[in-house]
Amino acid sequence: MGTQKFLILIVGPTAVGKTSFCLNLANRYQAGIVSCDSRQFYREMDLGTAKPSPMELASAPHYFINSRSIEEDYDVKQFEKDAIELLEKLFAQNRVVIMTGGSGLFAAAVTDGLDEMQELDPQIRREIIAEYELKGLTFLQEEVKNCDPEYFKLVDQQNPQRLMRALEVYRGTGKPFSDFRVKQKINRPFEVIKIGLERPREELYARIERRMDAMIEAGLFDEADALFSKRHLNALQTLGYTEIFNFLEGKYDREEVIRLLKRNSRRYAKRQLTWFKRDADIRWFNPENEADILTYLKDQIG
RNA sequence: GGUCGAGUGGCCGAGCGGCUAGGCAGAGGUCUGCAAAACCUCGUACAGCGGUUCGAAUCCGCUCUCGACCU
Repeated sequence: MGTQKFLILIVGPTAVGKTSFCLNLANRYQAGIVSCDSRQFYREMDLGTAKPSPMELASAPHYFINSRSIEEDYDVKQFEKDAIELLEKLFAQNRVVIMTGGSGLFAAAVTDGLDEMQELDPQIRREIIAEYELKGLTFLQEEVKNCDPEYFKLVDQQNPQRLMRALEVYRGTGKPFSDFRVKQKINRPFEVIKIGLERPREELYARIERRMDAMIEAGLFDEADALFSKRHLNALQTLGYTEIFNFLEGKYDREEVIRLLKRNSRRYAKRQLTWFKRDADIRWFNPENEADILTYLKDQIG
């Protein structure tokens, strides 16, 4: 059985059943579960992020869940660093580690790596945001067109976030964003086995609906209410919370929030699928067919 | 049986002779430091048949369906 290390990455849309599947898997391989879910890191958010329950958390070693506060700034690059460090430790003890979560970019940062980029002064972004709010999208478009025409040609020119990032990099480094976008896949000291979990769309949507009802039942509104005063924080720009904040501000009634919570979760699931579907390395399974997945893994890992 | 009203894309809904409303739901997509975010694209439907007209979802006739009222 050699010294080969394996990271089993389990991805898929929200509510497809990643948590319970990973728990079984962790048990079988005596492996830890690393989260690559951009919202489950935060300890102040619970219900709305569909974290594993305390009981589930106790039944296998979990990493990164509840590791951060919503008050902290946290981004993919930091996550990549943290994850690689952690994986090194975990692989020293175990040849198999599981990673799961719904955030495609975060998973990719670990498996493929992000392009090298120096630290930027956070003040730069703050300034750019302020300028954008004052002068609008046209301003961003003009700036990026000037400092990085190459990137300007391929970005979503209507997308302020992308434009701001390009500008931020330019102002912080003096070089166009394009120069850094080498998209070179980094070789990791472990093998990655990518498994996608998927179900028929209707079934997935029914699960999303049921789970949202359960979250509400469990007190999602109270949780969001308690965080209301912090709703400006980035971590709270999150599906499930923003809708309730708007409700608390009186933008619509209770029936409408619930409708939006469900609808937006469905749309989120769809976006996740779009993201993951383009990764040809992912093998897709219905989580109901656990036996098939285990056979496949056995084949890969031995 | 009679009288009147209505029938528009999955749903709601405007149009009432020529200029493909709109909303909701849905689908597809983009993606390298805010990512559960941000952004982009997509529906020629007017109950059926016939007629009038250069031209009909819009006017006329018949048929069908639904609703209301009358006997």
